[in-house]
Amino acid sequence: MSDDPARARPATSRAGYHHGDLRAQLIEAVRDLVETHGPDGFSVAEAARRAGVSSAAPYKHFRDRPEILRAVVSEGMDRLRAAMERGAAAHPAGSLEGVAAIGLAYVDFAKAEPGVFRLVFGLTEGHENAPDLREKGEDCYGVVLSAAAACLGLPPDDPDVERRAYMLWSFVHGHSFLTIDMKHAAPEGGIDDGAYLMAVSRAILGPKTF
Amino acid sequence: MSDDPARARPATSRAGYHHGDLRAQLIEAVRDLVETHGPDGFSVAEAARRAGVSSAAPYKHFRDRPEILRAVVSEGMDRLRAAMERGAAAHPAGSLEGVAAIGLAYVDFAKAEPGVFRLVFGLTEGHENAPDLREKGEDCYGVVLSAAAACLGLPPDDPDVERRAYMLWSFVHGHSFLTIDMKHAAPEGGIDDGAYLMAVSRAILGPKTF
DNA sequence: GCCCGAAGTGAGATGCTCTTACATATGTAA
DNA sequence: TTACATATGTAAGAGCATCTCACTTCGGGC
Repeated sequence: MSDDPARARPATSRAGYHHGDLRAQLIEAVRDLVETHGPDGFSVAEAARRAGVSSAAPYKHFRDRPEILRAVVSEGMDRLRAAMERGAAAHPAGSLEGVAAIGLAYVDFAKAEPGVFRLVFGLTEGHENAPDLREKGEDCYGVVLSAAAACLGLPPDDPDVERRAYMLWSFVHGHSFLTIDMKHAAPEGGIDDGAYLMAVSRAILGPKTF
Repeated sequence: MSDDPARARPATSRAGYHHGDLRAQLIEAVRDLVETHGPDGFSVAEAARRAGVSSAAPYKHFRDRPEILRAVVSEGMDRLRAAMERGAAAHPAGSLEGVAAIGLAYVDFAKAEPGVFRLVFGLTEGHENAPDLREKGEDCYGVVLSAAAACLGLPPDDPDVERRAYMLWSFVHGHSFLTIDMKHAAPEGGIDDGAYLMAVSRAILGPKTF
C-alpha cells in the first residue's frame, strides 16, 4: 500500500484510492455472507474486509447495518419478481401452466437463495417504515394476482380472484419455507415441485371447491 | 449490593447470592426480548440485566448465545405442540373440525408469538446438529399426520395420508407466515381463520381432487 | 463441622457498530 | 493550470456485546 497503488486491488475492480463500485460489492458480499452463514451471520466489518476497504467505508454508502440488509433484500425482491414474471411469460396468458410456473419460480428462488428468501420475509421487525420494500412485495403479489385473474377470466380486483390468489400464494409460500427448513417429514422420495404446483393450481383455480 | 442482601432482588424470586431460578428466567427474558425487538433484538447481557445478575452468570447455564436461543425455541415448540394437541382433543377423533382446530392453534400461536414462531422456523442455519429440536418438529408434524389419518380412515404411514398432511401443513404454514408478515394484500376485510381453515381442511381431506 | 460442587462476581480480551476528524480523488469553472 | 466542491476513502476511538478466567459464596452430604 505504498509503492504501487494498482497492485493492492484484492481481486476486485479497485482502481486506486477510490474503489469505484463499493456499494454494489458490499451488497454482493453481504448476500454471500447471508447465504453462507445465515441471516445474522454477517457483519459490516466482514463485508468491508471482503471488499478490501476499511470498516468505516461502508458508512459512506449506507446509513447503518439494517440499511445494508434492506438493500440486499430489495435487490433480492427484484430478482424474485423478475423470475416470477419470466415463469408467467413462458406460458400462454391465462393458462394454468403459467400460474404453476410462477409458483415454481418462487420455490426455485427459495431453494437457490434460502438466506435471502428468509430475509425477505423476516425483515418485518424494525423495518416497518420501508415503503419501497412493501411496494416490491405488492408487485410480486401482483404477478400472482393478474395471472389468477387471467386464468379465471375475471378482473384482478374481483373478490373471488383475490381469495384464490391468496390461497395460491399461501400454499406456495408454505411449501417453499418447509422445503428450505426441512422440518417436514416429506412424503417418500421428496416432491416433484412441478407436478405438485400444477396440481395445486388446478385445484385452487378450478371449480369452486372452496 | 452491600448492607442488605435481600433488598436488591429485582422483582424476581431471588433469595440471596444464589438466584434459584436463573435458567428459566433467562429463557423468559430472551423470549420477551425476541417478541419485543425481533428475533435478533436480544442480547445475553440484556437478559442477564433483566434477571438481575452479572453478564457472566448466564454462561453457567448455557454454553453460548445460540444455546439460549435454542432453549427458547425448544420451549416454544413444546407450547406449540401442546396447543395443537388441545385443538385436536376438543373435537371428535377423525373429524374435519379436529384438523381445522389444529391449524387454528398453529395460526393463533404465530399471531400470539410471532417472534418465537419465526425463530422456530428460522433457526436452521447453524443449528443443524440439534436433534432435540428436529424431534420436536417431527412431533408437531405427527399431530397433523395422525389427525389426517384418522380423518381418512387410513394408517398414518399411508402415502396418501402423508401427501395430504403435507399439503395441510404447507397451507397453514404459509398462511401463518403471511399473516404475521402482512406482506399480502389480504382479501378485503381480512380473513376468518376458522372458516378458512375449515374450508381448506375439507378441500384437502375430501374427495380426491389432487 | 467440613468440604465440595454449583452458581455467582468482576475484570478483561476481542470484535463489532458507528462517529469524528482528516486525507485523497474527480469534475467543473475560472 | 489552478482552485474549489463534492464524493469517497482512512485511522482512531467510544460504547456495547460475547465469552473467559480467577475468585467468592452458598448449600448439601459426609
